[in-house]
Amino acid sequence: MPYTEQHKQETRKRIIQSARRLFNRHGFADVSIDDIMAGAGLTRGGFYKHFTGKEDLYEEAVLEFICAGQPEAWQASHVDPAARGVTLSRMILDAYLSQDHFDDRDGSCPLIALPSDVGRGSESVKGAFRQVLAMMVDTFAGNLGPGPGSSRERALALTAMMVGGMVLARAVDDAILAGELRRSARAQAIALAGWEIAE
Amino acid sequence: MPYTEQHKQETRKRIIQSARRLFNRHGFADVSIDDIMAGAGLTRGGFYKHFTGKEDLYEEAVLEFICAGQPEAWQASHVDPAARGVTLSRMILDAYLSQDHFDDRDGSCPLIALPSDVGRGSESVKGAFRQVLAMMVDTFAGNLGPGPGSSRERALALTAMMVGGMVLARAVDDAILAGELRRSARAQAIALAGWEIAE
DNA sequence: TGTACATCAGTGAACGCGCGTTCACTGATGTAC
DNA sequence: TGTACATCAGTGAACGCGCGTTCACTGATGTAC
Repeated sequence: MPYTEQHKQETRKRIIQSARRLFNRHGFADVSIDDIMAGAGLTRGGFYKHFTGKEDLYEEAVLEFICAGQPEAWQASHVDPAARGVTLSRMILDAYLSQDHFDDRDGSCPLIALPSDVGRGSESVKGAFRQVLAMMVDTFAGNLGPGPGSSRERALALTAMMVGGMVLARAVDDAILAGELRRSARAQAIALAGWEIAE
Repeated sequence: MPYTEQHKQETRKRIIQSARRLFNRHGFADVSIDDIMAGAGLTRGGFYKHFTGKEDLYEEAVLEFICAGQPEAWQASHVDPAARGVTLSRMILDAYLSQDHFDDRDGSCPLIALPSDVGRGSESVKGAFRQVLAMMVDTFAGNLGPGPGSSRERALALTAMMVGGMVLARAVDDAILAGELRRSARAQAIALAGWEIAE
């Protein structure tokens, strides 16, 4: 039994991480298997020792966001130090709509990097997307302040506003407007969450 | 001077409409010029009598949404008749987050059908995208009820929530959750707009 | 400990295919007489 | 009004290219003795 099982799993993970980075930046269709394998330091042929085809990767690449513990990484790196001390959910909200997250094309949340691609994808990618979405919604649903509507309704709308704000900011070629979108979504999201009045 | 100028413009428009329909459904990358020309009842060669290349179409396809007067069409077709009598902005909000708009893969707003694609696109596509976005934001900014924050901030956040709600609903393979997303975004959007309390 | 072996992760040439684009052409049309 | 002509929108075969996938191979590694 040459090469350990661990060795194979590590290679597999490297391929998925390379795929995630490239998909985030260029979408599913515009990334080739050569690109992905080169990004993992390998050559094209070996790909099929790990996956049955390109579509296999879509689901894995979306889920990699959770596996990578990216949400936790934000808390450490993306959040303005001055904001520490507020609740965890509030920190996630700030990090999600931050300039850093906006600039992080490679590592950003798949909800904002790939929604159109996933919308046209298979059941399995959509399932993975739903898992990431559910994680985010559940995080907020349990930590809302006072406000109208059920906590689930508010958490869903809050998530929609955060994702929508970032998606639109990314699709617009105007740094001023992109910043306005992020800041407006953040301020109104905080108000919606009932964490303070956005005045 | 064979064929009138009008004839040429009509053909050009048919090509753009075919492109918009196909891009909305499959994204920029996964649609071929053969597909687009066939959709317009033509063959591939003639394409270059109208456009210099495939990328030319991205911008035109996004702007076609405005040219087609789609927003007005919603008011007539997508809005629940029972909702008539409320303000125009409220009708647009309802139509935007309606089941009909969700189902209308071909004719839907480019903000929800193509944001990832545009995010990776050229300056010119992003400029077109910004025009559509601006139209929507301006429509709401002038018609808000009472609420915290400037009207521009609220209109931007409102648009982000509407777009985000639809984008997420489309990317999830769960009709129940998709409906929840649409309805939650709608209820909270109405509250944010200050049109009534979402209780 | 050292050596021969079997395994299989990884290689890279080759394949067929569909794409964007080009180009010589065709034939429907408006105009001149 | 009728006819010959010039124009150019539209045709479809052809091109080169890059893609996803296959496959015969190589060589690094863990195991058996």
